[in-house]
Amino acid sequence: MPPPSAPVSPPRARVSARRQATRSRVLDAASEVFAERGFHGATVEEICERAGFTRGAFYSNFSSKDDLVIHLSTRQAEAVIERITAAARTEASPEAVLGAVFAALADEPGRHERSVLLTTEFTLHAIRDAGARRAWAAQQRRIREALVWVVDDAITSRDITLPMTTDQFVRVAMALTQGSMTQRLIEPGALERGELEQVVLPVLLGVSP
Amino acid sequence: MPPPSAPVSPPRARVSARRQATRSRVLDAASEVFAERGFHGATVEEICERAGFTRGAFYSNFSSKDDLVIHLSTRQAEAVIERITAAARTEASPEAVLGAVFAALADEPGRHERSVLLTTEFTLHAIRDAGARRAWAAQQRRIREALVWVVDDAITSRDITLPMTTDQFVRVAMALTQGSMTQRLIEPGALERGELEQVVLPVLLGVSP
DNA sequence: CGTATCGGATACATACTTGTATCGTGAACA
DNA sequence: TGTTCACGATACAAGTATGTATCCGATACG
Repeated sequence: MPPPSAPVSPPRARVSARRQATRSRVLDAASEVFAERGFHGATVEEICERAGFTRGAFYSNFSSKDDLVIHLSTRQAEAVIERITAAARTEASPEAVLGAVFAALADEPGRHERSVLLTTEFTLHAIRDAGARRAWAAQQRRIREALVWVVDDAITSRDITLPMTTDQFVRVAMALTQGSMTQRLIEPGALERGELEQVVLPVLLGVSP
Repeated sequence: MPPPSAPVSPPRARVSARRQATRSRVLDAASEVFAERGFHGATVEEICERAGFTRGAFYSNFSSKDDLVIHLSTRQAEAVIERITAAARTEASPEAVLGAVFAALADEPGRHERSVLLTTEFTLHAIRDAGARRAWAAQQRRIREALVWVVDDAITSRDITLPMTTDQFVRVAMALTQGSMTQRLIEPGALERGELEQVVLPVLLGVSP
Protein backbone atom coordinates (compact mmCIF):
# COMPACT_ATOMS: atom_id res chain seq x y z
CA MET A 1 0.00 0.00 0.00
CA PRO A 2 1.32 3.47 -0.82
CA PRO A 3 2.52 5.77 1.93
CA PRO A 4 -0.60 7.53 3.17
CA SER A 5 0.74 11.03 3.44
CA ALA A 6 2.71 11.15 0.23
CA PRO A 7 0.38 12.35 -2.52
CA VAL A 8 1.01 9.74 -5.15
CA SER A 9 1.69 12.26 -7.87
CA PRO A 10 -0.07 15.56 -8.31
CA PRO A 11 -0.30 15.25 -12.08
CA ARG A 12 1.27 17.88 -14.24
CA ALA A 13 -2.04 19.63 -14.38
CA ARG A 14 -5.55 18.51 -13.51
CA VAL A 15 -6.12 18.22 -17.21
CA SER A 16 -3.35 19.61 -19.30
CA ALA A 17 -4.01 22.58 -21.51
CA ARG A 18 -2.83 20.63 -24.49
CA ARG A 19 -5.32 17.86 -23.85
CA GLN A 20 -8.05 20.44 -23.42
CA ALA A 21 -7.18 21.96 -26.77
CA THR A 22 -7.30 18.68 -28.67
CA ARG A 23 -10.59 17.76 -27.10
CA SER A 24 -11.94 21.08 -28.19
CA ARG A 25 -10.69 20.74 -31.74
CA VAL A 26 -12.17 17.24 -31.98
CA LEU A 27 -15.49 18.51 -30.67
CA ASP A 28 -15.52 21.32 -33.21
CA ALA A 29 -14.84 18.92 -36.03
CA ALA A 30 -17.43 16.53 -34.68
CA SER A 31 -20.11 19.18 -34.65
CA GLU A 32 -19.42 19.82 -38.32
CA VAL A 33 -19.37 16.21 -39.37
CA PHE A 34 -22.41 15.21 -37.33
CA ALA A 35 -24.35 18.06 -38.86
CA GLU A 36 -23.28 17.05 -42.35
CA ARG A 37 -23.70 13.32 -42.11
CA GLY A 38 -25.75 12.47 -39.06
CA PHE A 39 -24.77 10.28 -36.16
CA HIS A 40 -24.32 7.01 -38.01
CA GLY A 41 -23.09 8.62 -41.19
CA ALA A 42 -20.31 10.43 -39.40
CA THR A 43 -17.19 8.32 -38.96
CA VAL A 44 -14.66 8.77 -36.23
CA GLU A 45 -12.08 8.74 -38.96
CA GLU A 46 -13.49 11.78 -40.75
CA ILE A 47 -13.91 13.70 -37.52
CA CYS A 48 -10.29 13.13 -36.58
CA GLU A 49 -9.08 13.89 -40.05
CA ARG A 50 -10.87 17.20 -40.08
CA ALA A 51 -9.52 18.00 -36.64
CA GLY A 52 -6.02 17.22 -37.84
CA PHE A 53 -5.51 14.12 -35.73
CA THR A 54 -5.65 10.39 -36.10
CA ARG A 55 -8.02 8.04 -34.34
CA GLY A 56 -5.37 7.45 -31.75
CA ALA A 57 -5.91 10.92 -30.41
CA PHE A 58 -9.63 10.35 -30.41
CA TYR A 59 -9.66 7.18 -28.35
CA SER A 60 -7.18 8.76 -26.01
CA ASN A 61 -9.72 11.51 -25.28
CA PHE A 62 -13.10 9.83 -25.63
CA SER A 63 -14.04 6.31 -24.82
CA SER A 64 -16.35 5.84 -27.80
CA LYS A 65 -18.44 7.57 -30.38
CA ASP A 66 -21.40 7.57 -28.01
CA ASP A 67 -19.27 9.18 -25.36
CA LEU A 68 -18.35 11.89 -27.81
CA VAL A 69 -22.00 12.63 -28.51
CA ILE A 70 -22.73 13.10 -24.84
CA HIS A 71 -19.91 15.61 -24.49
CA LEU A 72 -20.87 17.37 -27.68
CA SER A 73 -24.52 17.69 -26.76
CA THR A 74 -23.60 19.07 -23.38
CA ARG A 75 -21.34 21.64 -24.91
CA GLN A 76 -23.99 22.61 -27.42
CA ALA A 77 -26.67 23.04 -24.80
CA GLU A 78 -24.34 25.22 -22.79
CA ALA A 79 -23.78 27.39 -25.83
CA VAL A 80 -27.51 27.80 -26.32
CA ILE A 81 -28.02 28.76 -22.70
CA GLU A 82 -25.16 31.20 -23.01
CA ARG A 83 -26.79 32.86 -26.02
CA ILE A 84 -30.14 33.01 -24.26
CA THR A 85 -28.83 34.68 -21.13
CA ALA A 86 -26.71 37.02 -23.22
CA ALA A 87 -29.78 38.05 -25.19
CA ALA A 88 -31.68 38.55 -21.94
CA ARG A 89 -28.98 40.80 -20.53
CA THR A 90 -29.50 43.46 -23.20
CA GLU A 91 -31.36 46.38 -21.74
CA ALA A 92 -33.97 46.47 -24.45
CA SER A 93 -37.73 46.45 -24.30
CA PRO A 94 -39.31 43.21 -23.11
CA GLU A 95 -40.66 42.51 -26.58
CA ALA A 96 -37.24 42.97 -28.09
CA VAL A 97 -35.78 40.71 -25.45
CA LEU A 98 -38.25 37.97 -26.27
CA GLY A 99 -37.52 38.33 -29.95
CA ALA A 100 -33.82 38.12 -29.33
CA VAL A 101 -34.31 35.09 -27.14
CA PHE A 102 -36.31 33.42 -29.86
CA ALA A 103 -33.54 34.13 -32.31
CA ALA A 104 -30.87 32.94 -29.91
CA LEU A 105 -32.76 29.74 -29.36
CA ALA A 106 -32.89 29.16 -33.06
CA ASP A 107 -29.23 29.19 -33.97
CA GLU A 108 -25.86 30.71 -33.69
CA PRO A 109 -25.53 33.53 -36.21
CA GLY A 110 -23.52 32.76 -39.30
CA ARG A 111 -23.40 29.08 -38.64
CA HIS A 112 -25.68 28.09 -41.47
CA GLU A 113 -28.23 26.67 -39.12
CA ARG A 114 -25.89 23.97 -38.04
CA SER A 115 -26.93 24.15 -34.44
CA VAL A 116 -30.56 23.30 -35.07
CA LEU A 117 -29.50 20.41 -37.24
CA LEU A 118 -27.34 19.13 -34.44
CA THR A 119 -30.19 19.50 -32.01
CA THR A 120 -32.39 17.34 -34.19
CA GLU A 121 -29.63 14.84 -34.56
CA PHE A 122 -29.10 14.68 -30.81
CA THR A 123 -32.80 14.26 -30.24
CA LEU A 124 -33.08 11.39 -32.67
CA HIS A 125 -30.06 9.72 -31.20
CA ALA A 126 -31.45 10.26 -27.72
CA ILE A 127 -34.66 8.55 -28.69
CA ARG A 128 -32.70 5.43 -29.47
CA ASP A 129 -30.01 5.36 -26.83
CA ALA A 130 -30.87 5.35 -23.15
CA GLY A 131 -27.66 6.97 -21.98
CA ALA A 132 -27.86 9.74 -24.53
CA ARG A 133 -31.53 10.19 -23.71
CA ARG A 134 -30.88 10.89 -20.05
CA ALA A 135 -28.11 13.33 -20.85
CA TRP A 136 -30.03 15.13 -23.56
CA ALA A 137 -33.23 15.36 -21.57
CA ALA A 138 -31.27 16.98 -18.75
CA GLN A 139 -29.77 19.50 -21.13
CA GLN A 140 -33.14 20.30 -22.64
CA ARG A 141 -34.51 20.85 -19.17
CA ARG A 142 -31.73 23.29 -18.38
CA ILE A 143 -32.52 25.21 -21.55
CA ARG A 144 -36.21 25.29 -20.68
CA GLU A 145 -35.51 26.52 -17.18
CA ALA A 146 -33.34 29.32 -18.52
CA LEU A 147 -36.09 30.26 -20.93
CA VAL A 148 -38.82 30.19 -18.32
CA TRP A 149 -36.76 32.50 -16.17
CA VAL A 150 -36.18 34.98 -18.98
CA VAL A 151 -39.74 34.89 -20.27
CA ASP A 152 -41.25 35.29 -16.83
CA ASP A 153 -39.04 38.27 -16.26
CA ALA A 154 -39.91 39.85 -19.59
CA ILE A 155 -43.65 39.45 -19.34
CA THR A 156 -44.01 40.58 -15.76
CA SER A 157 -42.00 43.71 -16.47
CA ARG A 158 -44.31 44.35 -19.38
CA ASP A 159 -47.27 43.43 -17.27
CA ILE A 160 -48.98 41.07 -19.66
CA THR A 161 -50.50 37.67 -19.02
CA LEU A 162 -49.71 34.78 -21.30
CA PRO A 163 -52.68 32.83 -22.63
CA MET A 164 -50.99 29.69 -21.32
CA THR A 165 -48.50 28.71 -18.63
CA THR A 166 -44.98 29.94 -19.08
CA ASP A 167 -43.80 26.36 -19.32
CA GLN A 168 -46.24 25.65 -22.12
CA PHE A 169 -45.21 28.84 -23.85
CA VAL A 170 -41.58 27.90 -23.66
CA ARG A 171 -42.21 24.40 -24.92
CA VAL A 172 -44.23 25.77 -27.80
CA ALA A 173 -41.49 28.23 -28.61
CA MET A 174 -38.86 25.51 -28.63
CA ALA A 175 -40.93 23.15 -30.73
CA LEU A 176 -41.70 25.94 -33.13
CA THR A 177 -38.17 27.15 -33.69
CA GLN A 178 -36.92 23.62 -33.98
CA GLY A 179 -39.64 22.57 -36.40
CA SER A 180 -39.55 25.65 -38.58
CA MET A 181 -35.80 25.73 -38.93
CA THR A 182 -35.74 22.09 -39.86
CA GLN A 183 -38.33 22.79 -42.52
CA ARG A 184 -36.30 25.66 -43.84
CA LEU A 185 -33.36 23.36 -44.40
CA ILE A 186 -35.18 21.46 -47.08
CA GLU A 187 -37.25 24.32 -48.41
CA PRO A 188 -35.49 27.65 -48.10
CA GLY A 189 -37.85 30.54 -47.75
CA ALA A 190 -40.43 28.63 -45.79
CA LEU A 191 -41.46 30.55 -42.70
CA GLU A 192 -38.57 32.96 -42.69
CA ARG A 193 -36.53 33.79 -39.66
CA GLY A 194 -38.24 37.10 -38.92
CA GLU A 195 -41.77 35.82 -39.38
CA LEU A 196 -41.62 33.82 -36.21
CA GLU A 197 -40.70 36.79 -34.09
CA GLN A 198 -42.89 39.31 -35.88
CA VAL A 199 -46.01 37.33 -36.66
CA VAL A 200 -46.27 34.29 -34.46
CA LEU A 201 -44.71 35.62 -31.28
CA PRO A 202 -47.26 38.40 -30.76
CA VAL A 203 -50.08 35.96 -31.29
CA LEU A 204 -48.63 33.54 -28.77
CA LEU A 205 -48.15 36.38 -26.33
CA GLY A 206 -51.82 37.11 -26.63
CA VAL A 207 -51.10 40.59 -27.90
CA SER A 208 -53.27 41.95 -30.64
CA PRO A 209 -51.02 43.01 -33.49
CA MET B 1 -38.00 -1.97 -85.73
CA PRO B 2 -40.88 -3.92 -84.19
CA PRO B 3 -44.14 -4.31 -86.05
CA PRO B 4 -46.09 -1.23 -85.15
CA SER B 5 -49.45 -2.76 -84.54
CA ALA B 6 -48.35 -5.88 -82.66
CA PRO B 7 -48.02 -4.93 -78.99
CA VAL B 8 -44.73 -6.56 -78.14
CA SER B 9 -46.02 -8.47 -75.18
CA PRO B 10 -48.61 -7.27 -72.74
CA PRO B 11 -46.78 -8.63 -69.70
CA ARG B 12 -48.59 -10.94 -67.35
CA ALA B 13 -49.77 -7.89 -65.53
CA ARG B 14 -48.59 -4.32 -65.56
CA VAL B 15 -47.00 -5.12 -62.25
CA SER B 16 -47.91 -8.49 -60.90
CA ALA B 17 -49.94 -8.67 -57.74
CA ARG B 18 -47.28 -10.79 -56.14
CA ARG B 19 -44.60 -8.20 -56.81
CA GLN B 20 -46.87 -5.52 -55.44
CA ALA B 21 -47.37 -7.51 -52.25
CA THR B 22 -43.66 -8.01 -51.70
CA ARG B 23 -42.93 -4.35 -52.23
CA SER B 24 -45.60 -3.51 -49.71
CA ARG B 25 -44.26 -5.91 -47.10
CA VAL B 26 -40.76 -4.57 -47.55
CA LEU B 27 -42.02 -1.00 -47.20
CA ASP B 28 -43.87 -1.90 -44.01
CA ALA B 29 -40.80 -3.48 -42.53
CA ALA B 30 -38.68 -0.55 -43.66
CA SER B 31 -40.92 1.94 -41.92
CA GLU B 32 -40.44 0.01 -38.69
CA VAL B 33 -36.71 -0.34 -38.97
CA PHE B 34 -36.09 3.22 -40.11
CA ALA B 35 -38.09 4.48 -37.17
CA GLU B 36 -36.16 2.29 -34.79
CA ARG B 37 -32.67 2.81 -36.09
CA GLY B 38 -32.64 5.79 -38.41
CA PHE B 39 -31.57 5.90 -42.01
CA HIS B 40 -27.95 4.86 -41.61
CA GLY B 41 -28.59 2.62 -38.65
CA ALA B 42 -31.15 0.60 -40.54
CA THR B 43 -29.64 -2.15 -42.63
CA VAL B 44 -31.17 -3.60 -45.74
CA GLU B 45 -30.55 -6.96 -44.19
CA GLU B 46 -32.72 -6.28 -41.14
CA ILE B 47 -35.49 -4.80 -43.23
CA CYS B 48 -35.62 -7.86 -45.44
CA GLU B 49 -35.38 -10.22 -42.51
CA ARG B 50 -38.33 -8.58 -40.82
CA ALA B 51 -40.30 -8.67 -44.04
CA GLY B 52 -39.55 -12.36 -44.39
CA PHE B 53 -37.31 -12.08 -47.43
CA THR B 54 -33.66 -12.00 -48.28
CA ARG B 55 -31.75 -9.18 -49.83
CA GLY B 56 -32.29 -10.79 -53.19
CA ALA B 57 -35.94 -9.85 -53.06
CA PHE B 58 -35.03 -6.36 -52.05
CA TYR B 59 -32.68 -5.60 -54.90
CA SER B 60 -35.15 -7.15 -57.26
CA ASN B 61 -37.70 -4.54 -56.18
CA PHE B 62 -35.68 -1.47 -55.32
CA SER B 63 -32.50 -0.25 -56.89
CA SER B 64 -30.91 0.91 -53.66
CA LYS B 65 -31.50 1.97 -50.11
CA ASP B 66 -31.94 5.56 -51.24
CA ASP B 67 -34.51 4.45 -53.74
CA LEU B 68 -36.39 2.71 -50.96
CA VAL B 69 -36.49 5.89 -48.91
CA ILE B 70 -38.01 7.83 -51.76
CA HIS B 71 -40.79 5.28 -52.16
CA LEU B 72 -41.34 5.07 -48.43
CA SER B 73 -41.55 8.80 -47.93
CA THR B 74 -44.02 9.09 -50.76
CA ARG B 75 -46.20 6.41 -49.28
CA GLN B 76 -46.03 8.01 -45.88
CA ALA B 77 -47.00 11.44 -47.17
CA GLU B 78 -49.94 9.91 -48.96
CA ALA B 79 -51.08 8.34 -45.73
CA VAL B 80 -50.91 11.66 -43.94
CA ILE B 81 -52.91 13.38 -46.65
CA GLU B 82 -55.40 10.56 -46.47
CA ARG B 83 -55.82 11.05 -42.73
CA ILE B 84 -56.17 14.80 -43.13
CA THR B 85 -58.88 14.63 -45.75
CA ALA B 86 -60.65 11.90 -43.80
CA ALA B 87 -60.66 14.10 -40.72
CA ALA B 88 -61.95 16.98 -42.78
CA ARG B 89 -64.81 14.91 -44.16
CA THR B 90 -66.38 14.47 -40.75
CA GLU B 91 -69.42 16.70 -40.44
CA ALA B 92 -68.35 18.22 -37.16
CA SER B 93 -67.97 21.81 -36.11
CA PRO B 94 -65.14 23.72 -37.71
CA GLU B 95 -63.22 23.82 -34.44
CA ALA B 96 -63.54 20.08 -34.07
CA VAL B 97 -62.41 19.61 -37.62
CA LEU B 98 -59.31 21.69 -37.04
CA GLY B 99 -58.55 19.75 -33.89
CA ALA B 100 -58.96 16.47 -35.73
CA VAL B 101 -56.76 17.70 -38.53
CA PHE B 102 -54.08 18.67 -36.04
CA ALA B 103 -54.27 15.22 -34.53
CA ALA B 104 -54.22 13.54 -37.92
CA LEU B 105 -51.19 15.52 -38.88
CA ALA B 106 -49.41 14.39 -35.77
CA ASP B 107 -49.57 10.65 -36.15
CA GLU B 108 -51.41 7.55 -37.02
CA PRO B 109 -53.31 6.33 -33.95
CA GLY B 110 -51.83 3.38 -32.16
CA ARG B 111 -48.59 3.53 -34.03
CA HIS B 112 -46.52 4.70 -31.08
CA GLU B 113 -45.65 7.94 -32.79
CA ARG B 114 -43.72 6.13 -35.43
CA SER B 115 -44.93 8.35 -38.20
CA VAL B 116 -43.57 11.55 -36.74
CA LEU B 117 -40.25 9.86 -36.15
CA LEU B 118 -40.16 8.80 -39.76
CA THR B 119 -41.00 12.30 -40.85
CA THR B 120 -38.04 13.65 -38.92
CA GLU B 121 -35.84 10.95 -40.34
CA PHE B 122 -36.95 11.73 -43.88
CA THR B 123 -36.36 15.39 -43.31
CA LEU B 124 -32.83 14.88 -42.05
CA HIS B 125 -32.06 12.56 -44.90
CA ALA B 126 -33.55 15.04 -47.34
CA ILE B 127 -31.27 17.76 -46.01
CA ARG B 128 -28.30 15.67 -47.01
CA ASP B 129 -29.36 14.04 -50.25
CA ALA B 130 -30.42 16.14 -53.22
CA GLY B 131 -32.68 13.48 -54.73
CA ALA B 132 -34.45 12.78 -51.50
CA ARG B 133 -34.77 16.49 -50.87
CA ARG B 134 -36.63 17.13 -54.09
CA ALA B 135 -38.98 14.24 -53.46
CA TRP B 136 -39.61 15.08 -49.83
CA ALA B 137 -40.10 18.79 -50.48
CA ALA B 138 -42.74 17.89 -53.05
CA GLN B 139 -44.51 15.62 -50.57
CA GLN B 140 -44.43 18.28 -47.89
CA ARG B 141 -45.91 20.76 -50.31
CA ARG B 142 -48.76 18.39 -51.09
CA ILE B 143 -49.45 18.03 -47.38
CA ARG B 144 -49.43 21.78 -46.93
CA GLU B 145 -51.78 22.30 -49.82
CA ALA B 146 -54.22 19.80 -48.40
CA LEU B 147 -54.02 21.55 -45.05
CA VAL B 148 -54.49 25.02 -46.50
CA TRP B 149 -57.56 23.78 -48.27
CA VAL B 150 -59.07 22.28 -45.15
CA VAL B 151 -58.18 25.17 -42.89
CA ASP B 152 -59.50 27.77 -45.30
CA ASP B 153 -62.73 25.84 -45.51
CA ALA B 154 -63.04 25.52 -41.75
CA ILE B 155 -62.33 29.14 -40.89
CA THR B 156 -64.50 30.68 -43.56
CA SER B 157 -67.44 28.55 -42.54
CA ARG B 158 -66.86 29.70 -39.01
CA ASP B 159 -66.37 33.23 -40.24
CA ILE B 160 -63.19 34.04 -38.37
CA THR B 161 -60.02 35.69 -39.59
CA LEU B 162 -56.66 34.22 -38.79
CA PRO B 163 -54.07 36.56 -37.32
CA MET B 164 -51.72 35.44 -40.09
CA THR B 165 -51.94 34.03 -43.60
CA THR B 166 -53.35 30.56 -43.93
CA ASP B 167 -50.04 29.38 -45.31
CA GLN B 168 -48.20 30.72 -42.29
CA PHE B 169 -50.76 29.14 -40.01
CA VAL B 170 -50.33 25.79 -41.67
CA ARG B 171 -46.56 25.97 -41.53
CA VAL B 172 -46.71 26.89 -37.88
CA ALA B 173 -49.04 24.00 -37.21
CA MET B 174 -46.78 21.55 -38.98
CA ALA B 175 -43.65 22.81 -37.25
CA LEU B 176 -45.42 22.68 -33.95
CA THR B 177 -46.74 19.15 -34.16
CA GLN B 178 -43.47 17.91 -35.51
CA GLY B 179 -41.42 19.66 -32.86
CA SER B 180 -43.61 18.80 -29.92
CA MET B 181 -43.98 15.15 -30.79
CA THR B 182 -40.27 14.80 -31.23
CA GLN B 183 -39.77 16.32 -27.82
CA ARG B 184 -42.26 13.94 -26.33
CA LEU B 185 -40.25 11.01 -27.56
CA ILE B 186 -37.39 11.82 -25.23
CA GLU B 187 -39.41 13.30 -22.43
CA PRO B 188 -42.84 11.74 -22.13
CA GLY B 189 -45.42 14.05 -20.71
CA ALA B 190 -43.97 17.17 -22.26
CA LEU B 191 -46.67 19.17 -24.01
CA GLU B 192 -49.25 16.43 -24.11
CA ARG B 193 -51.23 15.54 -27.18
CA GLY B 194 -54.39 17.37 -26.16
CA GLU B 195 -52.67 20.54 -25.05
CA LEU B 196 -51.82 21.51 -28.58
CA GLU B 197 -55.42 21.34 -29.73
CA GLN B 198 -56.96 22.78 -26.58
CA VAL B 199 -54.50 25.45 -25.54
CA VAL B 200 -52.34 26.46 -28.45
CA LEU B 201 -54.78 26.07 -31.31
CA PRO B 202 -57.30 28.62 -29.99
CA VAL B 203 -54.52 31.12 -29.44
CA LEU B 204 -53.21 30.63 -32.96
CA LEU B 205 -56.71 30.99 -34.31
CA GLY B 206 -56.89 34.33 -32.63
CA VAL B 207 -59.84 33.22 -30.55
CA SER B 208 -59.98 34.32 -26.95
CA PRO B 209 -60.29 31.22 -24.82
C1' DC C 1 -48.22 -30.53 -70.97
C1' DG C 2 -44.01 -28.28 -72.15
C1' DT C 3 -41.64 -23.99 -71.68
C1' DA C 4 -40.34 -19.23 -71.09
C1' DT C 5 -40.01 -15.91 -67.76
C1' DC C 6 -40.71 -13.72 -63.41
C1' DG C 7 -39.50 -13.41 -58.56
C1' DG C 8 -36.77 -14.46 -55.06
C1' DA C 9 -32.64 -17.12 -52.82
C1' DT C 10 -27.64 -17.94 -52.47
C1' DA C 11 -23.08 -16.88 -52.67
C1' DC C 12 -19.56 -13.65 -53.27
C1' DA C 13 -16.50 -9.60 -53.90
C1' DT C 14 -15.41 -5.48 -51.82
C1' DA C 15 -15.23 -1.77 -48.92
C1' DC C 16 -15.62 0.39 -44.41
C1' DT C 17 -15.69 1.12 -39.43
C1' DT C 18 -14.95 0.60 -34.84
C1' DG C 19 -12.07 -0.32 -31.22
C1' DT C 20 -7.59 -2.23 -29.24
C1' DA C 21 -2.87 -2.92 -28.55
C1' DT C 22 1.48 -1.18 -29.10
C1' DC C 23 4.93 2.08 -30.00
C1' DG C 24 7.52 6.57 -30.24
C1' DT C 25 8.41 11.33 -29.18
C1' DG C 26 8.62 15.46 -26.80
C1' DA C 27 7.49 18.25 -22.85
C1' DA C 28 7.80 18.94 -17.89
C1' DC C 29 9.82 18.01 -13.73
C1' DA C 30 13.69 16.66 -10.36
C1' DT D 1 20.31 17.47 -18.08
C1' DG D 2 18.44 13.08 -17.53
C1' DT D 3 14.15 10.62 -17.05
C1' DT D 4 9.52 9.72 -17.02
C1' DC D 5 5.08 9.76 -18.51
C1' DA D 6 1.42 11.98 -21.12
C1' DC D 7 -0.31 12.29 -25.69
C1' DG D 8 -0.88 11.03 -29.95
C1' DA D 9 0.51 7.90 -34.15
C1' DT D 10 0.60 3.30 -36.26
C1' DA D 11 -0.74 -1.18 -37.10
C1' DC D 12 -4.04 -4.66 -36.58
C1' DA D 13 -8.15 -7.64 -35.79
C1' DA D 14 -12.87 -8.36 -36.43
C1' DG D 15 -17.24 -7.47 -37.60
C1' DT D 16 -20.58 -5.64 -40.74
C1' DA D 17 -22.64 -3.29 -44.96
C1' DT D 18 -23.83 -2.75 -49.68
C1' DG D 19 -24.45 -4.29 -54.07
C1' DT D 20 -23.75 -7.85 -57.89
C1' DA D 21 -23.79 -12.10 -60.27
C1' DT D 22 -25.78 -16.30 -60.61
C1' DC D 23 -28.96 -19.85 -59.81
C1' DC D 24 -33.45 -22.21 -59.09
C1' DG D 25 -38.35 -22.95 -58.58
C1' DA D 26 -43.01 -21.73 -59.40
C1' DT D 27 -46.34 -19.67 -62.27
C1' DA D 28 -48.74 -18.41 -66.35
C1' DC D 29 -49.24 -19.06 -71.13
C1' DG D 30 -49.30 -21.36 -75.77
